[in-house]
Amino acid sequence: MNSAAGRAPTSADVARLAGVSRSTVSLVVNDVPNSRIAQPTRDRVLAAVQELGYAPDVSARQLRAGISRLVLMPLPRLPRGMMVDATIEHLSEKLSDSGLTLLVHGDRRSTGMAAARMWAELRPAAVLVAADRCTKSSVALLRRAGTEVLMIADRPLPWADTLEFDQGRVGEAAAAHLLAAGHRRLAAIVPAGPLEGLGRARAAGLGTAARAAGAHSEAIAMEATHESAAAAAAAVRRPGGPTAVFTYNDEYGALLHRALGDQGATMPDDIALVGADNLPIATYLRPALSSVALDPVEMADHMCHAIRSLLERPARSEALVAGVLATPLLVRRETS
Amino acid sequence: MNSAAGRAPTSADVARLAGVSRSTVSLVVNDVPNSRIAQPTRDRVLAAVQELGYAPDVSARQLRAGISRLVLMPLPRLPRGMMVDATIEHLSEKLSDSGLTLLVHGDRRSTGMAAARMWAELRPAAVLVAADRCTKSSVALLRRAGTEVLMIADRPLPWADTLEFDQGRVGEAAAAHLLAAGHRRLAAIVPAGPLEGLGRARAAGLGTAARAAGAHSEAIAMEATHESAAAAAAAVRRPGGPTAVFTYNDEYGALLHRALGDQGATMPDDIALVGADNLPIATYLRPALSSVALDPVEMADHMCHAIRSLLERPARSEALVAGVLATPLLVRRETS
DNA sequence: CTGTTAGCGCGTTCAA
DNA sequence: TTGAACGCGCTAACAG
Repeated sequence: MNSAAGRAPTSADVARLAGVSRSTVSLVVNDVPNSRIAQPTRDRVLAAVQELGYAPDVSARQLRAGISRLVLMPLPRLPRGMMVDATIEHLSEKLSDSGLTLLVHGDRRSTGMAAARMWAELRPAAVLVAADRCTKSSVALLRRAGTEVLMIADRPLPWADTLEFDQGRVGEAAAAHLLAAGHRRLAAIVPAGPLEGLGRARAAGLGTAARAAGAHSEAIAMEATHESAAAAAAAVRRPGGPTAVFTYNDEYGALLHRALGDQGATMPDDIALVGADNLPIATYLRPALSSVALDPVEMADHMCHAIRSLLERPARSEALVAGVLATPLLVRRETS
Repeated sequence: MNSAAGRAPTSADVARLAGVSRSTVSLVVNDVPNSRIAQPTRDRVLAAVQELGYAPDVSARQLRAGISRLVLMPLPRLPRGMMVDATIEHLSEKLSDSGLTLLVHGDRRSTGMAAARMWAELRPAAVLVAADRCTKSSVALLRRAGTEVLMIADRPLPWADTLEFDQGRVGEAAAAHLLAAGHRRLAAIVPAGPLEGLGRARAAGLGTAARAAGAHSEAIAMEATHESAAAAAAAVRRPGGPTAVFTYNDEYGALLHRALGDQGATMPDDIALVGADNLPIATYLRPALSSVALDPVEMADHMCHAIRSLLERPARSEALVAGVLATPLLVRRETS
């Protein structure tokens, strides 16, 4: 398997063209403080860099430094979609302000030791990964290799640095809104399948807030199909059923929205409906779906901050990082 | 900025533990053909690898080899969403079958020379990137550095290897369906803003197919707002206006769908509506939106195949790769 | 002041 | 089965 036009220009090529040594090239290119290189020399080097299109090989740099400026984020398996997408974009930007490069690893399937080995090969400074892809020993492998591991989980893990993403607060935000509107019988739609865990966490927040207010709440399981949505809608509309429903996210909200409409229920009069994640979908429905929004910018901020703390902390500090990911904000539209 | 537990285990560590030389470790770990290492030795090495959690440093390997097994894909700027997401997942899988690792670069903003330099630093074997982020000279920089560049564009570029993504075919598929249903006055919704280019390409396909069938077609600009959608709906419903509309994608379709409904139009009787990309949204609407689907698996196949051809082709072959990305398939639902 | 020499880091490969 | 050299950028020590 050969390659394009050939060998990349090296610092030696630049040095030759500029008539200086390789050290000088390094000093100029990295703008090393206290390096006494005369301006004319500097200019010659930069001109040569320009002419050759020289870009220092990160491999060589990393090999020498022992550790890279890379932050590796394996694509999360579960919640594909805009939230992840937007967060990645902002995180990438913020990290690059700290001289870090965010690389997203395309492999979504591997977990445990195999995954850890795959990530470790790249010797990233840090790995930012959802808890479901790591075991205790895979984290140990990475840390032994000099890579910090920051796990995204819904509660702090005793054996790893954790970025706590308290999904319960999403449900709490929905509950606060619905309770304030006078509802006393709430329900949470919990997706069946791989998203169930996340769904339960959000539903639990709703339940907790309801109990605290002396209101009633229940969980209703639902798959991402029209049939299942119809069944859920029927369950909601049974005599004595809930007057307000919180769905795992806006997609489930949209499905239930349609099912309720098909069954002749009007929103918010018969049933109030609140989704989550504030997806574009929410605004396309009629009546438009209220939704609990998480700000991707804020999430990216928290992530960036946590990663930097991890990389800057003194050698043996035992403290686990634990941060809450974002403040859920209710966007009220027409269904509540 | 220091790091985790320390230094990663090296081949020297493994060699020491197994009581062999570093060369032997290399031969065993890489399973080099024709290297006659006795089975007991082999076993000792592998045991040591296991015990230490050794993972060879890609940097060192890459430095030595001069080229990596990395395929870099900068996140596309424009069409965020599930299509991209699903394609990345499948592509990652297929590439790893060829021993290649897909890394997605989080930076979405940089273009031209700055971007090229950023990518070149990683010395990837190939870069897979949308045409709007590259200039002729930035591609030249990458190729000089030994990196193959595969551009995703809507038509072959004379100065780069191109993966042709003929967006026009999406519009053609919509037209074929609508013409077969007897429509003779078609319209295409073209998004205003950054998506305009893509939108025009899809609309052009509709126009071509309509002309070929002796039918009429027009383009209608629309922003992603309810106000603009209302204006577009009014334009559609004017006397003598189109009887069928193709929207850039399902999100624009959803917006127009709602606006048409608000204005009392029924679908498909008053107006037939077809979106694109087959997003989940399409199934949540009432009536459900017909949509032109592109198969992400097929797209990933094409991409993987093109990348492999690029990496395997003999040194100076001038041929440009040009492949069509996917066959659009119409999913008929209730609006057409 | 200005710039250079020498050697390191780690995995691979060829000759011995 | 191994010793030695290599690939490229960084930096401490050193010389003009």
